[in-house]
Amino acid sequence: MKRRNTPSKTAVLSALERANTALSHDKLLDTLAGSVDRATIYRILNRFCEDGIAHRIVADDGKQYFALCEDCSHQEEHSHNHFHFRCLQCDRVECLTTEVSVNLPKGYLAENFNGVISGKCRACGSL
Amino acid sequence: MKRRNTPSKTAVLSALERANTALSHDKLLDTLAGSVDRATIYRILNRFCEDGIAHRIVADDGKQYFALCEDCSHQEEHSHNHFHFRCLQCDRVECLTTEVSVNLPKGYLAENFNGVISGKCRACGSL
DNA sequence: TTAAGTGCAAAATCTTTGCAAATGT
DNA sequence: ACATTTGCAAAGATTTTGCACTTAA
Repeated sequence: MKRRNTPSKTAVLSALERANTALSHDKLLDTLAGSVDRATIYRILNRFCEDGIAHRIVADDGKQYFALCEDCSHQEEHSHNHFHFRCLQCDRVECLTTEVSVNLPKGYLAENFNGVISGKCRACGSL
Repeated sequence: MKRRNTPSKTAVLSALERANTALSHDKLLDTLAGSVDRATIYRILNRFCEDGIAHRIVADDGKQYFALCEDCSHQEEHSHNHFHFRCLQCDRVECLTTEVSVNLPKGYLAENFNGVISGKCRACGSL
C-alpha cells in the first residue's frame, strides 16, 4: 500500500506537531474543523499508527489519543513501554519518559503496552 | 445515598464472581441476557466502582472491564497500581499481581492508575 | 411510606462503511 | 492512467438519559 501526500494528511500532522501533546479525535476535529472531514481524520490517524508515524494511547476516559512518535524522546528503539499522564482538569495527555518493564507470567507474550496515569498536572495542581 | 439489595445487583455480582476475570459490559449483557436490562447493568457497574466493590479497567481496545476488588489479591491496601493483561485471542482480561510504581514529574498528582498489556495468554499461545 | 433501583424507549455519542468524485504520482 | 484518498451521508455500535413503575427497607 503506497502512501500519498495530501493536504488533509499534512494538516493532521502539523496539528499534532503544534500540540506536542497527544490529541484525541475530537480535539483534532475541533482544530481542523471545516477543513478535514471526520471520517478522514479517523482514517488518517489509523494509517499513521500502522505506519509508525504516531502511536495510539487509550486513556482511562476511554478515548484514544494520538502522539507523534518523535514526541516521545525515545523513538530510536521505537518501544512504547512508557506511561502517559492525563490531567483530569486540563485534559492534556503527555508522554512520561520513564520506561517500565513488567514481568508477565510464564507463557504470556506481550504485544502491546498501554499505561495511563491520570490526576493533576503541575500547572493545574498549583491553582 | 443508601444502597439496596436487588436481584439485578446480585446477578451482576455473582457473574463477576463466577468469571473471576474482568468482564466487559457486553460480556455481562450476554451472560445476563434477558434477566437484566442494559441500562441497569451500566448503572450497577458504576455504582460498584463508586462503592469500591469493583474496579474499572479501560483496556487498549477502548472497552471497560470490571473486576471485583477481592479478585486482585491485594484488596487490603486497596491500591490498583497493578497491570492487567488482555489476551488478543480469547479476550480475557486478568489482573497481574506485580505492583508497579512510576515516578511522576514534580508537582504532578496521581489519582488513577490504568495499565494494560495485551498479547497472548498462555493457553492461547500454545495452540 | 418513600427513596433507591429498574425497564423501556429515545436521545446522544462515537466510529465505521459504501460509494462516487477528486487527486497524487 | 489508476490506485489512493477524500467527503458525504448512512449505518452501526456504544453509552446515557428521562420518566413512569416497581420494590427493598
